[in-house]
Amino acid sequence: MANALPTPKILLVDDDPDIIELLAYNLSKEGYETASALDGIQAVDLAKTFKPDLILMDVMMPRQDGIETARQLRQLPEFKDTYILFLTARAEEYTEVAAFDVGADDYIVKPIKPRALISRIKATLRRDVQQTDNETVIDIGVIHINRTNYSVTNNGSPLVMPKKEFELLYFLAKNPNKVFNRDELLEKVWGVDVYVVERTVDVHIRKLREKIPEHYIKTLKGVGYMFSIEE
Amino acid sequence: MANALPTPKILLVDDDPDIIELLAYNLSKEGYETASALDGIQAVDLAKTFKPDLILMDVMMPRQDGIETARQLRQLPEFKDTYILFLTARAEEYTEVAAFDVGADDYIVKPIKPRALISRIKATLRRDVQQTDNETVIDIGVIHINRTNYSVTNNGSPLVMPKKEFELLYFLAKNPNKVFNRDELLEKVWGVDVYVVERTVDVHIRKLREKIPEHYIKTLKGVGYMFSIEE
DNA sequence: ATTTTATTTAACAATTCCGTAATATTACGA
DNA sequence: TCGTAATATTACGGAATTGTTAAATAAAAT
Repeated sequence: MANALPTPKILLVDDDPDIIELLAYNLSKEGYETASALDGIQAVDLAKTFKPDLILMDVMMPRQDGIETARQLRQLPEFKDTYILFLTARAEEYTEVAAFDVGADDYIVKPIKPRALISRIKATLRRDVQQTDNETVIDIGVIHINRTNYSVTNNGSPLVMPKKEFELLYFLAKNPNKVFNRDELLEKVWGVDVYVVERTVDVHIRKLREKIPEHYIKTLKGVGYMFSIEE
Repeated sequence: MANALPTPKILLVDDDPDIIELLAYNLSKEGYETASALDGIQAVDLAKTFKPDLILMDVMMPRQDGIETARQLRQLPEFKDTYILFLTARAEEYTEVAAFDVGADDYIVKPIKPRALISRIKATLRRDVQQTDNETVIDIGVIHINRTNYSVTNNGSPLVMPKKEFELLYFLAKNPNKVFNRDELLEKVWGVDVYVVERTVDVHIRKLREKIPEHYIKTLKGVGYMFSIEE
């Protein structure tokens, strides 16, 4: 799956190991990192260290049900914004109301159809990206960058830019006059779990410099690269 | 109208009491005043006394469906400008055409996600001045799209287009110069509860490209597809 | 029920992009 | 200015993504 962002982490909570296995299999196949707990109490503990982006949890569980678990999680500040999706045997209304009351983001009805599940999870996580990914347009000098259509213009004339190049330019331009060393750029643009050789950055910088006026991207020898506003 | 200030009033119309309850619960929690009707006939009556700012109505109902109900309401001067939002099982269904035809302001796809619902309602009420043009017609360059009769012409000559193709073209053209990845297109065009493999989109894009001039639909590798206004 | 059309899937081809490594060039300090 | 270390440049192969076609299902129409 994708791109530049760290792989989302999903915590699975269900007392049925078969369900866990089914979920884990399908989610990891899609590139998600998963951890699992067999009941609500374990789930709260595990969540603290695993720090999931999204929790997929059965409503009915021994020891402590999903609703109560969600309530506890929501009280902890670090899970205030974590997405919680419930798994429920059928769309039973009482449950649904209670679930949304504790801040559920969606509920998924069993039996689980893997494709549907994945699609719901993607949709949920996508909201996240859209929120944090605020700025869609950057204007610096004659350069105009528009994230909604991945377009860049130099003095009005459009530049064709493949994805990685665009992302690199976008990142640098978003943080003008700030130096980044190659490691930092790899982490922010390529993503934390992507291993590529540092020199790869040089090549992309080169390609950018072919397209936009020289002076914008400065090299600071021994330090890194920077998008400079000055001439 | 749109003088919705102190407490906006929302009329809920659905034959399923559980849905009514779910909606009423979430909306009143947000501070809206609600009333409800179980079918279209009741709805018209109740609307006269309740005078809602917004009506949230299922399309499929016994006795009288949502489309017909909306048509009747629109004929009454006091509801000329009342916002009407439809609930529908899938996106971009035939009903959408009919719905917008009778002046629907938005439609919301089931299953209902309370957060999304609330935000749609807020957005609708926020619009002081109606942008009534829930465009039934789009003209971009030589392409002319008419939603009321599902017709597309290229430079005046009519194009035959099956439904999915049409919906895809319509969606892209409605949001020109904006990239969408396959997931987003599936969600917006196919609907949230339809699960087909991502590559299905490619095939439909291909078919569109056979019919309309090449340059309109651009591929942004690793990003998605876009309807481009440029040449 | 049969035929036709639309839609989805799957397989393979074509393309683009990215990462690497090899080499050239530049900047800087001694 | 020379040597060294760092960056710039180039070209190529592999990987990933998309294009295309055809066959399989599904839906609609007759």
